[in-house]
Amino acid sequence: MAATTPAAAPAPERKRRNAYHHGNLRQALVDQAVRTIRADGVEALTLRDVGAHLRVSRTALYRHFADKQALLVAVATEGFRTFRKELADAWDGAGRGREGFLAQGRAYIRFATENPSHYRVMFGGYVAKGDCGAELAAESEAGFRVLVDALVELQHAGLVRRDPPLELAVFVWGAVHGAAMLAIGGQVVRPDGASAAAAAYTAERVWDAVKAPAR
Amino acid sequence: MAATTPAAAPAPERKRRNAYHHGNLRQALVDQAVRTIRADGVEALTLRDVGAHLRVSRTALYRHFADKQALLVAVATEGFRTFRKELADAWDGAGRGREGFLAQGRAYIRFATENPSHYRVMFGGYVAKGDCGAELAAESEAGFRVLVDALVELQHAGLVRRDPPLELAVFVWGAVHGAAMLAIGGQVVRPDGASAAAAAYTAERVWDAVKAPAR
DNA sequence: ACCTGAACACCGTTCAAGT
DNA sequence: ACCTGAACACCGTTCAAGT
Repeated sequence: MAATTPAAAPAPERKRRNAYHHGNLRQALVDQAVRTIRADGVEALTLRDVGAHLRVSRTALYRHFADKQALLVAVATEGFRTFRKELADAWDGAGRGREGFLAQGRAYIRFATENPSHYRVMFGGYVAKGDCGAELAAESEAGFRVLVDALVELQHAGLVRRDPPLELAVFVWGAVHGAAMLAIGGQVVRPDGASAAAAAYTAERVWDAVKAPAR
Repeated sequence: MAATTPAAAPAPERKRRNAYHHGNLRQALVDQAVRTIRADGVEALTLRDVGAHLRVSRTALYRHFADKQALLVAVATEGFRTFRKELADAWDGAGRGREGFLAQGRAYIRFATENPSHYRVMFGGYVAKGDCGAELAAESEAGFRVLVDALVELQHAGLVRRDPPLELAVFVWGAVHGAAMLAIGGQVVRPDGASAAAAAYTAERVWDAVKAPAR
């Protein structure tokens, strides 16, 4: 049987006396990092703090990760996994086609606004060094592929212009990514309310940018 | 007469013996920070290092800035100043209209790809806290206004759809910002060559997204 | 006013050592 | 194998002191 995570209490009160603590320390470390990042942002993430919350020495982490960067890579990887799932669900759930495309765009921005700190870890360049993270690369490419596949299908249906799908996908990804960053950044413009409406507007404008020209 | 900056040599060789060193330490600090950021990225920026390059104690900075964050705000502010100038020049230089809009989009992405680290300080959320930086806010809003004004003019000429200009501008800014981030991030997609061509493609797609619908 | 040098608290990481 | 505690190098920041 897989062990359920034992100690997820927000207030770390209980004292454990056992010597070897966790059944799955690696996952517990990632989960705790995600919690801290969600609550206080990446810059507040401290290895010492992660260890303290898990009642574990601050160096125990090095048994499972090469360094702090590797922990962040794991966080980003997990983010991309659920991210991709939400994109694919939106596309399928709205019945593909034009509506599916719009739903996917809205889902993208919704993910970012609901998990701003996590999203920043995924795209903020904290991870971009390219050193490690074959799994991260695979996971993020899988998310990108959801979009590419949708665009190809829309092209075959005659709904989207017949530019090279990769070029098209980079534009779409960039446009939605930029809208997401502005929505969660507070830079230049403040969200001030209906970010869902802004997301819908963005999705529609992007559709106009890529739809097949009238003939 | 205004003093010209005296010591901008890349290799800090010369030894100054004077007691009170710089005529304009504040500007020298910003310049040095920009140099370090451009060369090695934000994460390599260290107050100790800035001081060492300027042959100044590492705490001298606190006479001119409240903390490291304030120095980064100054860097971002200066970035926004030249950024806005390049956008306005592109718009005017291409004779406004549709061509001006496309030129402005290309200039935006060019600035980002030519000054990736500086661009990240401006938009990477290193500065977003909103504490200080009234000047920063004014400068970044001025850049945004270049775009809004252009869109309004294009609307009056019947070239751009008559959505609320602010909504329109947020979309355009986001789309180009996202393309710029992807171009300099190495995330999801690698630039692998003609980033100028990608910029031109992005600008054209954005134009299709905002142009007045055929009637 | 402007700058310095010593000191402080905090961080990521290493390493010899325990079970 | 997995975890610990002490130690190291480095960081931003503070502060009493110098000119």
